[in-house]
Amino acid sequence: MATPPAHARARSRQDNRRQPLLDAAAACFRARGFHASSMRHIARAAGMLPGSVYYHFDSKEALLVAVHDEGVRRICAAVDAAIASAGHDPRARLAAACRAHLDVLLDESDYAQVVIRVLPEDVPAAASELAAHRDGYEQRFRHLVAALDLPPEMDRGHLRRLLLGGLNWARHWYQPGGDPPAHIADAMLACLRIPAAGDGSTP
Amino acid sequence: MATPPAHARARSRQDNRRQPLLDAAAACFRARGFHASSMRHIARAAGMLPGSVYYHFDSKEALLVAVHDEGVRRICAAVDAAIASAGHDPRARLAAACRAHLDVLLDESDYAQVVIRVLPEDVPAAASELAAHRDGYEQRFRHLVAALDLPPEMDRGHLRRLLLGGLNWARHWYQPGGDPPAHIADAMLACLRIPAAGDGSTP
DNA sequence: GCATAAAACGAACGAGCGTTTGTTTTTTCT
DNA sequence: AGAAAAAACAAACGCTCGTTCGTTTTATGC
Repeated sequence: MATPPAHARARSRQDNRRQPLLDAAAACFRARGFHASSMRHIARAAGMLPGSVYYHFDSKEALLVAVHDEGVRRICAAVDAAIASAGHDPRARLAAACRAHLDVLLDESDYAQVVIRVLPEDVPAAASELAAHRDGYEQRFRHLVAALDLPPEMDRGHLRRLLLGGLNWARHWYQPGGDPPAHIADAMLACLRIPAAGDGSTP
Repeated sequence: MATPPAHARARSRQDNRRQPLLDAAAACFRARGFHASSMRHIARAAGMLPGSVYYHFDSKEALLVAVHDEGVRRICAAVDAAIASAGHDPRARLAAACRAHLDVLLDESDYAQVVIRVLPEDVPAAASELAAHRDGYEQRFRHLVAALDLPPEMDRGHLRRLLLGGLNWARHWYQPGGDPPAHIADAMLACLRIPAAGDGSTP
């Protein structure tokens, strides 16, 4: 008989090569994007033949979704940990989150970069799934910004979008060896009109 | 004889279909990105056969470069005009530039969106050319930020990168019918610690 | 140690890719 | 009107794509 259907056997006892395969896919998607990454590239990077990939994943899109999910998971973990150990000052909590966000985005593995490199529009069949996961993450920043003590005329939504956009865009100009990510995050936060704790302009 | 070499005849008397072809390519590149846009897609959108495209452009990459250049040209024109009619206050000049930048990026034609949708890395052969054109544009913002009266501890480089990143990222969440681009630009600028004219904190 | 299941192989499939080429149609200029 | 140039056509080229499939290898559990 042929190989069993991959999706029916997801949590088997082993699947040893699943993780190296995901790593290879993440590296490929990060470097070349989704459409320019071929299954042959990915398989070769993982040390197997193209057909063998289909034992672990049902399709190229499923591979992308798995990488994307892992990327979101890693960013969430890093940011959540940073927030948790940042005390209670809303500004300090936001700063910690931004540092962690940029750290995992610029330094660490390929997974996180795939999240901002591959657009949902690139994978129509799974676009809503990717977008939903990303939104779930950004929800954290919604809460962080909501806790800030801001001048009443400032729009918190646009503050969040400005900040996240500015951080994410760093991938276009950042180069290792220059400013460390944490310093970049601090410098950008310093550009924003966010009063320090107990420094409200309307006391 | 066959068709003449396209690059040898660039500035002919007509070339009527060059512009519609560029338009179709811009729409395709914007919607699907570079690698997912095929010459057959583009040709069909322009109402011709795939082979006919090569009378006007030497390759798919040349088509992309032409679209990209036109995109940069349009953004530059819009922003330059906005700056020129914005008076002398540095903050007002930056605000005008941001409004124009976002206007042309979100509302107007596909050309401008291609500039931020297609990454130089997607087209290795022309990557440096694309990057150079984009840098030439961003130089304008370097000057605008340099003219601002800022607290000495603020990093102007990171202020520029935060602002441009935040604006460019708008393409991921903007939807027509919501906030108009000019309003978004104003709201984001209002989040930044930029003193109004004659309001320096170190008088 | 042998049945069994996991995992990779090797070869192919049809489709679509960017591009080339010789020819034909359309337009322009005299 | 008729030559010359511009522009589109139609058909293929070699190649790579995502994916399928029957088989073979590799590891596990009794």
